[in-house]
Amino acid sequence: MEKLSKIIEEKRQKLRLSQQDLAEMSGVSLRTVTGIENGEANPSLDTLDKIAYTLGLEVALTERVKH
Amino acid sequence: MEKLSKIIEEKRQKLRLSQQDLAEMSGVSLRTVTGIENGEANPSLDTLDKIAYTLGLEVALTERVKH
DNA sequence: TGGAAATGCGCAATATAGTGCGCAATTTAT
DNA sequence: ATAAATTGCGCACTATATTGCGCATTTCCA
Repeated sequence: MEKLSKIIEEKRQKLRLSQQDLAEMSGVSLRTVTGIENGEANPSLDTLDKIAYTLGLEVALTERVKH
Repeated sequence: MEKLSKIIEEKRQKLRLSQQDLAEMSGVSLRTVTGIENGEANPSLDTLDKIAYTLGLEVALTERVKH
């Protein structure tokens, strides 16, 4: 599984949004967005949901392949 | 997307684990596990990860289908 | 059906996520 | 080359997740 932070950053860039944009659109602070994208954060499901939703994604539980 | 809390509860039951078992195996408190399964919680990604992993699941960001 | 296991939840304490501010560093655009 | 935009991060404060404890309720079998 690819790191969530990287997925978020890539999707945001693909949509040509700045961290600022993403923060405002999803209703979380810029500080939190940068923290998450830099992997230096342990976001709540609620926060992750808001960001994911804004990016056209959603948080899901999927079957783990191995290990 | 089905509610994460329900997915967790169903998977736990399928594996014939008690909330107590799941709590111990994943390293989070029983109080937290019950809170999550009852949907009265907003777990951190870390906590969700621990539980998901124990159940053979993983937290993922997937494309949202609609809305 | 009775006793044990499992679940649900209130509460207070502790740990940690979320935030705004400020500024430096980096990237992008003109 | 320079200005403007974007990103990164330290800090202190506030909000909230996590926890243990205790007990009530429900579920499950023997």
